[in-house]
Amino acid sequence: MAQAKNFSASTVRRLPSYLPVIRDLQQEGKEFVSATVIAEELQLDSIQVRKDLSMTGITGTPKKGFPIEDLTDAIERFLGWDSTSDAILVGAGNLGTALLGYGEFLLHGLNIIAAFDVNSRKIGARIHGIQILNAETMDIQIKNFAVKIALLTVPAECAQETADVLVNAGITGIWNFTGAKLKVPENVAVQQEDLSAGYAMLRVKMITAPAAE
Amino acid sequence: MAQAKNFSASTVRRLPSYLPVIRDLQQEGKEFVSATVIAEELQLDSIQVRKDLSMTGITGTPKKGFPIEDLTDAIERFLGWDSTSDAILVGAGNLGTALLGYGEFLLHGLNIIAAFDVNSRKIGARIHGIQILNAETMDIQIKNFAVKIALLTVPAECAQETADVLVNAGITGIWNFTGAKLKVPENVAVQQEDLSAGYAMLRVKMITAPAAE
DNA sequence: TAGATTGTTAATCGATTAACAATC
DNA sequence: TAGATTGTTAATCGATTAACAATC
Repeated sequence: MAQAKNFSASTVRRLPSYLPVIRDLQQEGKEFVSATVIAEELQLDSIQVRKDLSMTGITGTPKKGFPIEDLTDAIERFLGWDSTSDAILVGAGNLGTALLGYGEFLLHGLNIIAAFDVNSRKIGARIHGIQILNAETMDIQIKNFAVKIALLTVPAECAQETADVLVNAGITGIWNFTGAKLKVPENVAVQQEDLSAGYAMLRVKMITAPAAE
Repeated sequence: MAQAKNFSASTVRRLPSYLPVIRDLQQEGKEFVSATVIAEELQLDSIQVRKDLSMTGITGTPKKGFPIEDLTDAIERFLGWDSTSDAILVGAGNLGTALLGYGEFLLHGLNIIAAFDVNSRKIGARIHGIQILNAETMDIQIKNFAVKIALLTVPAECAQETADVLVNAGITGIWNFTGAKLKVPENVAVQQEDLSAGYAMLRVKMITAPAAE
């Protein structure tokens, strides 16, 4: 299998950004792409790109580069994006609603099959075509769907409580958009998506950026 | 000034997560907090927490820890969150709308004063109390407001084009929620917020996580 | 005083970058 | 062939972790 045990987080985070670049070149009719070209486009080091790509198990040909078809396949397989994965979303508030409408997910094989909320005015409705179900019966429904991935967009105060229900229902991957740090068993993967970290980076970059003349 | 030239990105990204923990303890009436306590709460190494905190210029007292009042001040000052910063948002689609409704921003001193869109049906309306203005006059309005920060939530195809307008209008910090890699002058800070990187991490963690029994 | 915790210097670890032979 | 690019090994760099004296 291509998926390495000793994966490097930085590599995994960079890999998805290569895909649109490669796809653009494919659209232009190219059959091969070199690490040099990808690196230039994304303002990265070409050695780094080559090393990242080698993680996926692909091999290139000197002078030509990597066969585009095989390369996209290899990246997607490495990331687990080659087959679709069902997911549910909990908390159909502002952010939850936005994520339900984020069509790009399907491109990555993520298929949100249902959303849950506690607000009785939302239950039964559809948001961006996805049905909102009662969060109280979440446990049973998740087991029925046999779904493994959950997007967590509830208020931070209920995050841990909700996560506990999810884990008990068989969820093994939680994409956590709340600010709360979750405590889960070690067989459950949690990916923290933290806006305040991003904002902190922006501000510090602005403070330290060279001033415009 | 506390803001170091040689800031470490990892430290900057971790610092915001300390704030809610510290605030919780403050609510409980505590006056001091130790790195050990913060580390335990966030499942981090206490040495790492101490080193991160020292970046802000705060000094603690052995045995007691850090004075909570001073510590929150120091972190917020370091991150530039002590004074409010005006910002505009471009692209009032799904994600843009969600961000307009994300009240947490105010806590970090980010104040979105207006949003821009090209959709004539949205122009003139208010979303979460924020007025939607015509994107065609964006240039002039940004200069009038003298605003420096922009949240970019337009479709990826128009990202570079929009960024060029923003930069010409005097924006020096772009929080980029599009998948596109932006090319900007070096005095402009760009913070890329990339959902596909987060999803990639989640999937790889799930693939490599120890199986449940 | 004894012990917890700070602040700092040194050691380890991992990721990025450099170097270079292999090859199409 | 000559030159661009791969794949890989070595060197550098930075971040995390360990160690420990200082101190309240």
